[in-house]
Amino acid sequence: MLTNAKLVYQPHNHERSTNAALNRAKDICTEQNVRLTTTRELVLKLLWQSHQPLGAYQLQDQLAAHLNKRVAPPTVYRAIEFLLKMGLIHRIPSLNAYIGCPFPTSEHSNLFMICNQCGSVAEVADNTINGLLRSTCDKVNFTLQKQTLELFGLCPQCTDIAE
Amino acid sequence: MLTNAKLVYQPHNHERSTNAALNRAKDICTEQNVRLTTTRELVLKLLWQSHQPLGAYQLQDQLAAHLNKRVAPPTVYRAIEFLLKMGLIHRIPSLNAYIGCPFPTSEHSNLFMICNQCGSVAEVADNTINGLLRSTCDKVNFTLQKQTLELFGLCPQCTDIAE
DNA sequence: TTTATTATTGTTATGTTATAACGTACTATT
DNA sequence: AATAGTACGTTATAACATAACAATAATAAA
Repeated sequence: MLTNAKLVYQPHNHERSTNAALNRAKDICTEQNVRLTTTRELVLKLLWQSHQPLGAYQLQDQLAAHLNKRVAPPTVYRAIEFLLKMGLIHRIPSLNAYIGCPFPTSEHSNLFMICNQCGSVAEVADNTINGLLRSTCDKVNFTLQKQTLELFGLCPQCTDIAE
Repeated sequence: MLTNAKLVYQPHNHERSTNAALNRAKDICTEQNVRLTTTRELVLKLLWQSHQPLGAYQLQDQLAAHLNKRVAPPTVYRAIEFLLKMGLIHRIPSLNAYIGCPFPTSEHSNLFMICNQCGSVAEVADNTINGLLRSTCDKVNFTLQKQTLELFGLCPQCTDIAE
């Protein structure tokens, strides 16, 4: 099981992991012959630095603060759109929020564990679950193209506190 | 595997199944000692009659048409909130839309197969998937409370046409 | 290097989804 | 009928998202 649970749930060198991820992002964009512009890179950084998903208008505020100028919604949504297409971030529909993808190169499972208490979100890539979903779809002749799986509950830390 | 795929994907007596479901809804509300008022019942009917999920403002229009009077958003959202709480309908986050629950009394899997082509949505209750999700959560000490699983792709009919 | 082309961003306005707040009306019980 | 609790009406607005068009920057072609 591939997961960023460790990253999310345990102390770690945040800046270093963000930088590493950023370099990978740059590589991916170079490879695909697309541009990781200042705005796009900044949005990506903001999302990776936050362990909680951020809404578009939170990003707008933070972006404006960093750039020292007014930023309009389309600017944010364009960056979001780009990053989503590149698989560098995810949208979490039930939160209307966005989160950095910890393993952008691997296949996306889009399985999220969302803590109702502290708001943290961990992404989990589990081949067993994905396989089962695929075979379930096959059984009823449904052609699976994309998926979003959202699990709500208490993260390990909040679980421990609650007990 | 419990599913309403047959209901959604194959011809059936729509009015009869809606009525049956409505009776069950009435029983559930009586049991819980809550009121299935005219507005609530109408919203529920509208959602069950539609094989596609409906947005709040679509419901607003249809509601206004049926009641022959202006209906404001809070009216719709209150009915939705009630029906969600009673487990009679589901919200599909990525569509900002609502759909009648075909098996309100059983445990909710909240697994939806959403057709990108025709917009139909089928709900599937699969214990294997649910079990696997639960054990995955246990593994990382995540306390699962709720879930929404959305699978996007082509329904059987649209799959056949595409081939 | 200049020009043409394309990609990106700025700006204004507006569309869509959802809720807050407060007052009124209905329902059931006493 | 008085009362308490629940549901509804109404207005306003918050929160999320996109359309349309102008301006600019980056890249490729001449």
